[in-house]
Amino acid sequence: MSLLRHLSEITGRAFADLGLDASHGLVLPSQRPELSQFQCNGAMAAAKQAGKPPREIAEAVAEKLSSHPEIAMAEVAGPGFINISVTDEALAEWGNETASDPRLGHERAEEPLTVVVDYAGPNVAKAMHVGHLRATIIGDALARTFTFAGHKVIRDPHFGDWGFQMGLLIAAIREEQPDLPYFQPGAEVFPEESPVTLDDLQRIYPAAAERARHDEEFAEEARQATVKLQQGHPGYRALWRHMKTVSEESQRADFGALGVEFDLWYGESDVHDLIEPMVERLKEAGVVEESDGASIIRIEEEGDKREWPPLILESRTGGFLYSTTDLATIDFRVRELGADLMLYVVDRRQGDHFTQVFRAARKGGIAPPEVVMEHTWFGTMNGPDGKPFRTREGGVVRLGDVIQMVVDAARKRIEEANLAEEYPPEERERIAQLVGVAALKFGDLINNRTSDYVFDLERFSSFEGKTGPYLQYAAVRVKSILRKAEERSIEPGPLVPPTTDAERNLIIHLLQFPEVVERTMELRAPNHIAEYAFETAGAFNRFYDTCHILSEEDEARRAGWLSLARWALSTLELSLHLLGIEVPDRM
RNA sequence: GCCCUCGUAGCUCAGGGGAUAGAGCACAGGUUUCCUAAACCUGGUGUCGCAGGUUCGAAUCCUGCCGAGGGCGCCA
Repeated sequence: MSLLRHLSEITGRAFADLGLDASHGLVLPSQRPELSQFQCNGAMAAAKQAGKPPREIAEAVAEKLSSHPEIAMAEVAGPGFINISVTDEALAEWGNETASDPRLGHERAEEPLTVVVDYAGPNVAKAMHVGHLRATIIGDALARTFTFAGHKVIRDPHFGDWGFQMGLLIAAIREEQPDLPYFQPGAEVFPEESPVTLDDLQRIYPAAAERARHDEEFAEEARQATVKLQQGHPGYRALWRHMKTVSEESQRADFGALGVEFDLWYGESDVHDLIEPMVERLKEAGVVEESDGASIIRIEEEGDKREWPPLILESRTGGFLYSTTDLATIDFRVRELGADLMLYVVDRRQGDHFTQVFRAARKGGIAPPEVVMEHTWFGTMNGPDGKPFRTREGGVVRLGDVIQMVVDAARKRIEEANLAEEYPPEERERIAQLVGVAALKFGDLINNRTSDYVFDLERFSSFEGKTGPYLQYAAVRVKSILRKAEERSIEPGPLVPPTTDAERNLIIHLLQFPEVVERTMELRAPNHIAEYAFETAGAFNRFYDTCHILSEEDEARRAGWLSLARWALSTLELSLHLLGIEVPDRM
């Protein structure tokens, strides 16, 4: 139970005593900290139901609250706001309970859901680029948060390894190197070495995609190659496996550098065997139609404000496109994984695609009504010019290069500040890595998911302002105090009732952690945790400035402050952990 | 053309139907016998794109308009 929930229950009971809905008792942090710590706005909303003036209701509620031992003050202000503050003793008690709780007051989900988070979306033939960055960072943060909350989370990068793009690559490689064994009729044994590198693929794929747009003959060859691959052509399969492998190696390296992990490493190809039976079921369900030689599912619904193109289940040439693969993936996730919730962390431009797939999945009975499918979309990462982030030459920026940039920037900052000079070189480098990645992730996650935002290396890697490095530094300072306390054999003890606003504000802030986690999950919005982490650091820094822990002479107070610092660190580190940001021991 | 998203301080961005719309940066000044000063404190700026509507109350919900970005049958 969090303090806010506790206060909401008390206030709700007061409303109920007046014959009003208890939900009006919702208590929130105050918007006017100079007036009170918390507030309840329910009286205004309840006024209509009660047929009484809001102030009258508020007065009655405040009166009941005032007699509660934990409430220091309950007053009515303005049209019917109820301003509430709790006693210093209650703050200390709640603090002690929460600080000693490994979950920091957050209650594990009562009914854990199986949540599939589909994010990152790497593709064969493409090193990951900045376009994958947001999906990876946001998806990872959401996966971490749902996991913390007690849900069963399955992280799936959903490797793009199966559609027409593979046919394009095969057709292009065949044309470039027709003598390769993969293209010889009847061949069944193939080399272990890949005939292509990732760089080859990155060169070949865009050219092939472009060519297919106006060269109908080539496009047809690629479509045929797609079908043959999907039907099991041994040479194509062997070549395809090589292309997958060289792509994955590069992508795993990028994920590793970002500290991002997955539970599954499935690709589109892994559901291929499910497609045929699924298509059969869909046909039996009567939702499939023929149109221009293709099999389609119409997905228009009553009340649509626009026309929707149908989902193409099977193309004219008999190949399966990514919509079909996505449908089969839903089928797999529902039946094999038991998914209750599927979050597709994919950029906004694919909105129409997901609408089609989700509607088709419902219509065809692949997704039962109780299963939630959601396109958790996000905006673009732009360069300083406000346009999508590009290299100076206008090309796509590789993700590995972005990581390199931020780590270099972090290293430079650390050197400039003559920081960590006496640390071993390996530790300095590790710190640079952690700081760089923190700069990158926090710079992204502090923004609302749906906004476009500007990637600004200077700003993100600064130690001042709302940045990852600032937060790491704040956490490191706490760690330093805790180390010193240990050296001096100063033991933490129970929190004492606060006597300064710096202490009160810090405690009140730390007690709000559970609500922030819940809000982040509800809204699928890690920026709430990011903002909270920043505020945590600020609240701690003010406390640090006001209350000198180690030099405090009152032993009980010193012990209590030490616990408060430890609690603040736990909260800050856990918040950052949920964002995928790690804090070094020192820096 | 149709549909979606966005428009908030000089810049980058928050903002859960509630009070006086916030933060960071930038700019100016201040704080150190003290646990990492990469910190903290103090200063001020807004037609919340425009116009209506719903509501006791709107940056937030609805409608229209203006502006920006994105998407619109066999690519992913």
